[in-house]
Amino acid sequence: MATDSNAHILVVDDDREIRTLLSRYLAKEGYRVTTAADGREMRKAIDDWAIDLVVLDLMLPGEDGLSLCRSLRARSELPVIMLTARGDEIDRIIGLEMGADDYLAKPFNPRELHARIRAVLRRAGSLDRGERGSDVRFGDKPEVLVFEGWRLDLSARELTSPDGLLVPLSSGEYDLLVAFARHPTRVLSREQLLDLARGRDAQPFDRSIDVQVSRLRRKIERDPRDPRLIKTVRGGGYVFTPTIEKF
Amino acid sequence: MATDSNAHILVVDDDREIRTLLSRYLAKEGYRVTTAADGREMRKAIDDWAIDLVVLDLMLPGEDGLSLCRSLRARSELPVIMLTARGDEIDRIIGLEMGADDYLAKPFNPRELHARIRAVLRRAGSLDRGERGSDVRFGDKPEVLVFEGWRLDLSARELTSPDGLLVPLSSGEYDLLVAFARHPTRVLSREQLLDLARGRDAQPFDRSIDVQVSRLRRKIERDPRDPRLIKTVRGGGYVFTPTIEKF
DNA sequence: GCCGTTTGTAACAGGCTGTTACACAATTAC
DNA sequence: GTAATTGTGTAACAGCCTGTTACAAACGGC
Repeated sequence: MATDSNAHILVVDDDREIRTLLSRYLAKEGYRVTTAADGREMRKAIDDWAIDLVVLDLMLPGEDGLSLCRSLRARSELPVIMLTARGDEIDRIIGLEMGADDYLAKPFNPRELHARIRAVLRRAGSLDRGERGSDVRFGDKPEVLVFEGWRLDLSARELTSPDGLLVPLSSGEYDLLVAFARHPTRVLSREQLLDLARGRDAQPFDRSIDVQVSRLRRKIERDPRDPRLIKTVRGGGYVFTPTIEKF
Repeated sequence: MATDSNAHILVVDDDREIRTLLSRYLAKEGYRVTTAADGREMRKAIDDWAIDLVVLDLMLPGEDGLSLCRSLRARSELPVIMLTARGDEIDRIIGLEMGADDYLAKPFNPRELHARIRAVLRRAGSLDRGERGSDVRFGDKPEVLVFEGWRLDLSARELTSPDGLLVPLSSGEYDLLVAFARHPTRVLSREQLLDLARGRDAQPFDRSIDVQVSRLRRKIERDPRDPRLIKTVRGGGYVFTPTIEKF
């Protein structure tokens, strides 16, 4: 489990000033932070990164925070802390009924937010790598991903080869493969892969993804020296080339 | 992923003074900059270059900024920052609802613009070579380009010859071929090719495109000494001569 | 606590890319 | 027409990037 201070927080607020303020403060506290200005960006960020917790403004242009929160909740366990401009008790109740894990009225002390983030993360607690970075939060994504004859069972954390043989994967190999299979035909940087599969930031000269890719290829590529499923993009990262047939 | 300061910004404003002002400032900050005075020029620039972000004036002669922004958004993920003469809250909301990523009221401090560009680029984040330089931003992006019997699979990053053989391409050769195949029957300058395929500016006496073209020809031309697919235009650049049948 | 497994780091080998240099082709000047 | 000039093709090299292996540390089951 990622430590609290290592968690990846998504701040969703239309006010740029608040975004940068929170971003700086939370980064200083050791969190990884991504920001979004509206629902569309929020979904993209959740799609692209392994978000652990969302700080969501109640008032947003377009889709408002409450309906975003509800749509998040309908499909995932992703913790949400709501922000609102007024301290109305009504808003608070609505916010919590919409499934938010906690609630904070503006203006607030950043330390207060930090305290609530810690509390919510501790409560959410049981997050594991298999659920982190999950696309399943949006839409009815399946429990099994099928590609090129392979079957990746997300419930059982099992990979079955086209021959029907169970291929044993280490936990890290599995997480990496899930990260790939959830973002097919897209160049993923080593940084993104680290975040999606490990939930951590890259260190200088970090080669761990390269090595893990190599180990994964050994198990899933017909010819690891001429990989077809996971291709290298020099200077860019890696691409998972198959398209996913979902079941 | 291109670093922020390496990104290619398109400034769309009918006021020539503002164009040159912004152009100079952003160039000084390390961005590649192209300008356009109206919607037509904007589309041409997006067509010709690998634009990473558009700074778009709300008020334009002919098609106005809002509808341009909407039409951009309908077909692509290209980030947009809107400029407007007045700081009306109404404009702001409309701008963001039209899909702009951020909004700035004139008169503004160039540093403020720079800050927002950085923020938007960071958020857009997942830019990669496969998506950059896409001609297909206007229209549906096909997954496979077919020409003269060749098959260029954009998902698998694979090239198949008319004989059905898989032709191994290096990452750089692939990127260059994609740049060509997305701009067929059109003379592309070395500078444009560098931008489309590598996402960088040319340095004085830069011959890297020539060398890469030579390497690519060796793999795809029947007779590399008498190239038919990629022809040289003396003093102009290169043309990819086949027409593309999209699937 | 012991032992097998998994993961990160270091080291090396090989491939890819940009640069340079030179040969040759196209164009221009005379 | 010839010579000078400019532009292009490609070989060779150096540096960087990536794949793989080996090893040590960390982890987990018993």
